[in-house]
Amino acid sequence: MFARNGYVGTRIDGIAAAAGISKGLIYHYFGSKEEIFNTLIESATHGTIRLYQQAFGLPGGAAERLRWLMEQVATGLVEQPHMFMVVLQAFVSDAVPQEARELVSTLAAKTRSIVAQFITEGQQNGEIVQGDPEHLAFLLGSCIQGLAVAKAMSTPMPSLSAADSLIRLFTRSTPPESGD
Amino acid sequence: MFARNGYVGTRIDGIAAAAGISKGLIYHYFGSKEEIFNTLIESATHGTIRLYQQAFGLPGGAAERLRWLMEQVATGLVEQPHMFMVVLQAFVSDAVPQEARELVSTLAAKTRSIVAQFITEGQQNGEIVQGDPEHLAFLLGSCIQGLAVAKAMSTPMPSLSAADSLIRLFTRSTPPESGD
DNA sequence: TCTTTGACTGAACGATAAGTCAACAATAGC
DNA sequence: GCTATTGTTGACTTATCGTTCAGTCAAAGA
Repeated sequence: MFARNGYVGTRIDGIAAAAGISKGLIYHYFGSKEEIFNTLIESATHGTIRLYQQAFGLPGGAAERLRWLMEQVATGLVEQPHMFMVVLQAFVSDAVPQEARELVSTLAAKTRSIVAQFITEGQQNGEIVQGDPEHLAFLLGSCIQGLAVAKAMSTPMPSLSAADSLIRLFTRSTPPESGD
Repeated sequence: MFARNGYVGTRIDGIAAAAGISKGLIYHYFGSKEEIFNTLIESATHGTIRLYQQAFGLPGGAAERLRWLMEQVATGLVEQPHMFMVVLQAFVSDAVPQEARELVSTLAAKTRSIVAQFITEGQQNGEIVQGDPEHLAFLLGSCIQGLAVAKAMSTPMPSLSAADSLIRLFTRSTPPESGD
């Protein structure tokens, strides 16, 4: 609902109808529309941050862990595309509760920082292409985000394999099989 | 206005106040809120499509023309970030006039098709990495879109050079200067 | 000067949506 | 069975926003 219609475009009546309950019951559980949205955003960002931290604590090479992380992210996007879209709404729109925007901002900062550390590590053993790690992390994050949008909009193209192609562009030591 | 607040989140009163005119005058020029939005989207998509077609008619190698196009796109994004955001709103949200959504859909299809032709051409003379052209065009387009979002949200990172790094990942014959 | 045309305004209207509340049902404890 | 607590409803209130419209003002033409 919030994913496709945005915060302002989503009606409490609509949520109630979709959930099969009455509007009054919604206000029994949540204090306001803002609170519903914030709860949603908090849940989404919390899960994502935990995933990134989990990848960070994993054994193995940087490129390998980064690839695992991207696979996890891609899987999540395929399974729950609307979750990402809600976060995107909170990221790009001014017409959302401030708390939600702040949550998403810190999410973006944290994930970028973690990816940058992966890249720094991967560059030292030549697994990942050269360049400023922060810069590359920003680039990779943006690309993933773009792919996620495309995927969520159910464009005819599968973005799972696209994510795979993307990570391949960033890594070096992979065998020269670029087709598929 | 539409760029940051979305279609539903933007108020006619707000537009009128920002333009320094009365609400009535807006309805003197436009028939409805939908019409305002559609006009905006049409203007944005028309300009973008023309740019892509222009790049297609240019002389020179495929990679060179593709790089020129990306530079133009990046410049446009820097100069008018909100223009892109409005189009993004129309692309990801259901809460916008149908006509606007259709305009953006055809925009996405056309640009991807043109980029795919560039890639096909560039692959034949080894300028561009291997892989399914449609697939790569989709990937490149998504990444550009992601970078555009990051840029429009004025994240501390400059996405102009990021776009440059991105196109460098896609091309092959460039000298091995990957840093900076 | 009189009329016409078009830019322009702001009050008013109708619709819609967030939030409230009094009442009702169900369940549990006694 | 009775009472207290919790879950649940939908009509009501209140405010906002898109849209309309009656009317003002100024310039142009006759």
